[in-house]
Amino acid sequence: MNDQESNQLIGQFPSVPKQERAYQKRQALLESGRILFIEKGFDHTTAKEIAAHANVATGTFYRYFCDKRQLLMALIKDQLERFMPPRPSWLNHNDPETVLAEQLASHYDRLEKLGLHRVLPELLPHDPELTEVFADARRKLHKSIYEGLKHAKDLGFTWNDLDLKSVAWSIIVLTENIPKMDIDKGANSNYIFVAKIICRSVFPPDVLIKLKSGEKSFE
Amino acid sequence: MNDQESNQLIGQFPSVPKQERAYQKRQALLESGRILFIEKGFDHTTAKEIAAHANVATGTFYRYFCDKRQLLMALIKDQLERFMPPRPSWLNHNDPETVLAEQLASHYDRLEKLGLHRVLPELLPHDPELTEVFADARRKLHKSIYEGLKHAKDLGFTWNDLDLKSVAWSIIVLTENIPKMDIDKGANSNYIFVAKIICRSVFPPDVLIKLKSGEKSFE
Amino acid sequence: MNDQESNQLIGQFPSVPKQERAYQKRQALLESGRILFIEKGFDHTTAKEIAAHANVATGTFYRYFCDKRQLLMALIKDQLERFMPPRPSWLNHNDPETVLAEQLASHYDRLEKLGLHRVLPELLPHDPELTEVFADARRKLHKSIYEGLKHAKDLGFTWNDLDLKSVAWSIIVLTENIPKMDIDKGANSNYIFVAKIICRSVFPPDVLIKLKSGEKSFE
Amino acid sequence: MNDQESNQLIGQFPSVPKQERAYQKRQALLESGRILFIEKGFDHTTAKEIAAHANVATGTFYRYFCDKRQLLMALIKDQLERFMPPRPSWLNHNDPETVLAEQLASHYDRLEKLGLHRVLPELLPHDPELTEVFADARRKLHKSIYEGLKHAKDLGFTWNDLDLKSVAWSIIVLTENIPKMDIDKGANSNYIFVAKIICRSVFPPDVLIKLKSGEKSFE
DNA sequence: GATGAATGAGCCTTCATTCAT
DNA sequence: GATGAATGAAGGCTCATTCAT
Repeated sequence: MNDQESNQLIGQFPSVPKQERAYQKRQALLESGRILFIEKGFDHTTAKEIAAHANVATGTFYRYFCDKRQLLMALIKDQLERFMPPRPSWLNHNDPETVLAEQLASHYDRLEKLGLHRVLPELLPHDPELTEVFADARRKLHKSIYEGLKHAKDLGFTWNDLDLKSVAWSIIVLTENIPKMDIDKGANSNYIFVAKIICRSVFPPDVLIKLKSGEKSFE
Repeated sequence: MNDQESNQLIGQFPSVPKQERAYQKRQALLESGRILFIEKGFDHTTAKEIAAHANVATGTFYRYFCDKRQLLMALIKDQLERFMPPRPSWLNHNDPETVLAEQLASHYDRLEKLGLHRVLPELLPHDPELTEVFADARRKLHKSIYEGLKHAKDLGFTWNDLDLKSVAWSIIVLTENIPKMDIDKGANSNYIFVAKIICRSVFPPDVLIKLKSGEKSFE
Repeated sequence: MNDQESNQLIGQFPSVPKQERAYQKRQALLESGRILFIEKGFDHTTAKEIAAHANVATGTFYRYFCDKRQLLMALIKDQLERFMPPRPSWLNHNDPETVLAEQLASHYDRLEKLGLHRVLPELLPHDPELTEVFADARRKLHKSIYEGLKHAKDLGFTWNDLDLKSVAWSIIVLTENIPKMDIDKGANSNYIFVAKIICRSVFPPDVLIKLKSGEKSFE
Repeated sequence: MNDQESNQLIGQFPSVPKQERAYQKRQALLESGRILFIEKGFDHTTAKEIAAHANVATGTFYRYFCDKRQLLMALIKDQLERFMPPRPSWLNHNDPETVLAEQLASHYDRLEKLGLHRVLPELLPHDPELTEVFADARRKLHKSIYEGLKHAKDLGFTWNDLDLKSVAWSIIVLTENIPKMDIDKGANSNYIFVAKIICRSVFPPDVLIKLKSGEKSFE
């Protein structure tokens, strides 16, 4: 079970409860933790509050998690892939810009629903383990994007004078930070605009026109 | 004096000490606060610790700052411009890529020396005043970059199909996040690579060649 | 239960404990508070001391009372009627002087056992709520005594030239302040002497003689 | 000098300043202490506040008083006689009731102007020295009143069946507590009503009539 | 397992008092 | 003498964690 796996990463104790009731309690605690961490910040949320919000006793909290940090870790590791922006897949679609914009829109949709990205900044600077978890995820994403770019380069589709690793990092940074760009609040055009910029930094104009026109003779 | 001015922003009490001794003590507290905030995080640093680190008694801390948040505010507002990445100035130099790379290098140099950027993420999500201070600074920077881009566009130097506001935001986001791109750790090539990508997202290749070749017949 | 009722007056939180253990702990804290307030004064007693005296940890204090003022309020409101001197009941007994003296003796007996009257003077001048609680109790007592006097007057038993409201206030003031009169310390004759004076200020001598001689043809 | 005398009682240090400037500073501190003690209570007033209110430095406070308690002591001992209610002088005037009422009115006038009676209750229960100072003053007043009563008794003017010491205490208690009787707020009739009651508890009606009619053939 | 009362270290802050200038 | 910055003990209160029921 997925849930069990992710807990293996964190530690053996307290064990994942087998009983259905217990499982639900654990889920309730996770959900309460998520809500309260988002609302009040990690440090300003107490274990007691989480327990109360989940309708269990304070002591019960400690049966399922050794402390609130472990609860957060469980939340995050459970959902790690949700935190990472999408890997653009340029070459098997008609219009890479539109496709990327859609990927971004749905990514931020999921992220917003989870909300935990609001909690991370508080923890990351002083939690080496968490930092490493994310650095690792980003490295994997980077590698994946980089390979996609190299593939495109091999096909002669990219700029020749750009460092592809840097391009991959730029893609990650741009896609991670779209909410910080407050262009035309309300309109969701951010996504398409940023997608255009990203594509422009990858493909020369002529390639882009070809890609848009639907020549899908690759990959 | 510059320092006095910026303190005016924060509040009248406790007043900026007139005496030299007192001034030094205040500086020592600021410096100790800076160091400890960076080292252990804002929430996990206590006023007592800051005082001890500055070799003064706990009570002395409260003579100079009403609480540790005010100390941090003083630190930040003092140095606000250091936090913001540079505004690229493309049009009056030989090679916009090199120039931008140099600007970035020196920006991160200063930022790293200060170190406070490591503390902000902890505060921003739950400190509306601080959030506003930075949002404001970013808006100003955005406006400035955007105007530079518009100027270039009026001269026919930019891509035609990109939204300049988005481009400006992308520049901000990219320049703010270079440390998160761990390309070839140790080498400072990040800066030039990112500078290249930024320039590419602003100027078509032919313009870029002209700019690099030093035709400075504009602005 | 009486104790629960009076606590309703004070506030819902922290709730009156349901468990027997908890109830006893709350009582222990109340009792410790009472003793220490009397011994050292309200301001000079700390929550920590009260907790220690009750053999519980500091934090436990705050489970039962939000602060020491609330503890004192609980003590006082619980025992409000003990603070007030008795309402003399002249007309249904043989000798009003003796009866009043007995009432006074038992009033002070109870008051002394409680001891809290020593704490009030410290609080009253700067605690409007407490002031009002007592002002109210005194107004009620005054009304009751005044009505008793008016009844006596209607029967033609009182002086004609005295303002009955003032007489009622004088009775309250005299009965409240007997301990400040150090007549023959040790002997409890204060009570009878003051009772005599009070009766004299209410009844003309001839009426008094009648009342003492046991004519109980009234009320 | 009166001021020196009262300080002798308190202690030798800090000495009463000889310089005029210093004398004024001391007075300013006394006055500031008086005002702040009345306003915020003794315990809740800090030495620093008193100094600030008197426009002197914190340290200066300690040159004139060893602590705030000593300042209060100085205030009180300076004005001790103002705190005590008047000794009624029945026998050399036309109407003892009116005269007493006037004495009371002017007593409370002075007391209210001083205001310190609002501070005493906070201190008395836990300051043995202060308690003794007042107990002593009350004993003296009691003795004086008692002697006046005995004189009247010797002349055959008083009730025969009342204990004169108790009567004297009752007079003190009544005259001390008039403000607690809220008869007809606004009207100052309290004084005359209470004066009547007091006179009634001292003199039988026939004596009273004689005294009012102005037979001043005694004393 | 579940409960929630109990614990007590530790944080923030105040203030009486001292002392270098 | 005067100043006011500095001190640090102490109080009020919170909360992560334990443990008896």
